[in-house]
Amino acid sequence: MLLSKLLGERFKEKPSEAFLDSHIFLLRGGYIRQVANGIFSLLMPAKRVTQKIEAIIREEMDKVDGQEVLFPVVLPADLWKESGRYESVGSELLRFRDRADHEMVLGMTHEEAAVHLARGEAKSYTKYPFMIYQIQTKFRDEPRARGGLIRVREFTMKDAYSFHRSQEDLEAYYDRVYESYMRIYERAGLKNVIGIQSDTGMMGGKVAHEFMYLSDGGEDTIVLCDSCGYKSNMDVAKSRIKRDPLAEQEIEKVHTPGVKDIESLAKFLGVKEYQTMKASVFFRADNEKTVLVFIRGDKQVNELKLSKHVGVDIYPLTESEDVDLVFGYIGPKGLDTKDIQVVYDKSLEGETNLVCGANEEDYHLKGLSLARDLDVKEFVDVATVDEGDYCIECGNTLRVSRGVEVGNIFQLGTTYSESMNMTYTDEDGKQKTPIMGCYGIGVGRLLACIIEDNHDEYGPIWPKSVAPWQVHICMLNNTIEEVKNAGFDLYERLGKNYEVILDDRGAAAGVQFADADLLGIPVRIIVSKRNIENGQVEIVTRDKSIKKQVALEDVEAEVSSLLK
RNA sequence: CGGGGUGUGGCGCAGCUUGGUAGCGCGUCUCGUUCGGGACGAGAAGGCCGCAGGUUCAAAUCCUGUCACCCCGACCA
Repeated sequence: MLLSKLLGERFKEKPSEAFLDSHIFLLRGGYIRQVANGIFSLLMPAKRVTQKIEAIIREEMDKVDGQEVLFPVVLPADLWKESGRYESVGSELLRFRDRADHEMVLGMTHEEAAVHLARGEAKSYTKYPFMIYQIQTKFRDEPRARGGLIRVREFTMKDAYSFHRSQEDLEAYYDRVYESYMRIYERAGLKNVIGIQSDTGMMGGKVAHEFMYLSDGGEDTIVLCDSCGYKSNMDVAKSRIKRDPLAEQEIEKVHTPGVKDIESLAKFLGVKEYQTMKASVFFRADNEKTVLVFIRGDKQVNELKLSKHVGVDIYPLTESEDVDLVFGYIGPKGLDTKDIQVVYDKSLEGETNLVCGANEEDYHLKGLSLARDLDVKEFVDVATVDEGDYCIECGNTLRVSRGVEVGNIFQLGTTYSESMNMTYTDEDGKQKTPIMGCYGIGVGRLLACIIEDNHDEYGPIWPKSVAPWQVHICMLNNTIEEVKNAGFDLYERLGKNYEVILDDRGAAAGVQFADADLLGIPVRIIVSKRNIENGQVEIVTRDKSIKKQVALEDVEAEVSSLLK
């Protein structure tokens, strides 16, 4: 490729809308252009990187006996009605009608399409087990796309679906895919990826793992134990919390004028936040009934855990709503719970001498002891895990970290095969329902994370395995005949075995180097007057670790060893 | 969906308070001089000032509406 012909203006100023390094470099380097919120066009360099990532994924999927297929982007709503997701999935699913007024959807994940295909083709046990996968565009109408390619609405994803005759077989295969995913990240040059337990969300099923690229800029929160290796998504993480029980005291009503939040309450009464109890108020999505959670003052309610316990979606209630509660002073004693579902968090179990609300404006109670003063039938874990809590497995201190989800795998079970009436004839002649797993990786997000993980202040440092080109030749001053000839000669010679891009623009050295940094090609060859006079060129690697003069006749050998 | 912010040439921005027919840096094009980390000189092209309506002799500027984008939150395979 001649750089003079490459489309994609590079520029040196940071675009005002970009904050993540990957987003900044993707824009500055001429890799992507935004078309609409969360919708991007890819230019040649980015397209080449995605092709390489896809090739790696494809190889690894083939290694675990995958069969590549291609499902449609546009699917009839009927298929989604069969699985029940047409109703259960929200406005993230883009719905529209075709000219015949049929309801259609844009595929956001392809379980329905996979089952539709498989149920017609895998009627005999002899086909099992099998896995089908595709690499294709998905559309999810995210409420809020952000961060360049990290969180988008339209994206390319590899999604795979496996079908099994037994749970054991699914589990064994699931483990193979887990290993396969770790190989994909490693080969693509993404370090710091860990697999963690996760919530199954709208996919259904029981067991699921997410692959998280650990990074401070990540949107997901992960709980880690450095001593026993426990790791989990915040939404399903468990912990044991620090307890510092006080001696029991008589209950005493105290005047706390205007003190409405835990921080000021603790300060006002001179106690620690964990020596208080607070109430968080939510309402159910189905019947709008109030859900009141009592939790220790220093902890927060995890809404996902709570909604799982309650069984339906819940939303936080604010003071403005029409509820008969004394906000800021809600407490368990003397509370009218007639129309309220009350939940006690595990953090309160066995606590003594707490401060809680008195259900009266400007008053709290001191000296509340759970076992003595309240008749709580069940303590439920609906709290977020905090840094410093103790590991549920080994008791050591937990660490909380941020990450970006770069893949996930689910043991779906029979959720889809059952609802969509997929059966096969087993060895014994009986009709059986296959057990499914599904496995996804977002290609564009992976690309962005690779940059997050591999860059310096000047641009991406592409790992050799996914770099858009392998060799970048700079001709400093191409008005000099010898420089120009040597540059084009190398371009041709190396082009026979490598992917080469040649800067033939005649730009100033600084411009060429800056652009080369933005393109991030692993090996750079600098042809200039001062070294061509000695029959040499300079070869440097993008990561700046190697910089050497090489004789023209040794260039191919040198490049070959650098790219090995 | 709630809160905040921004829309002026490809990119970054000024001008708006106090209305008078648009400007700067980078980039692009031409010519020349340069040539190892974003060079210099001369010249040129490129703007429905997001869009619509209103006020006014006159609107980038004031008013109303609307759209888009960004950030925080809600939400989220």
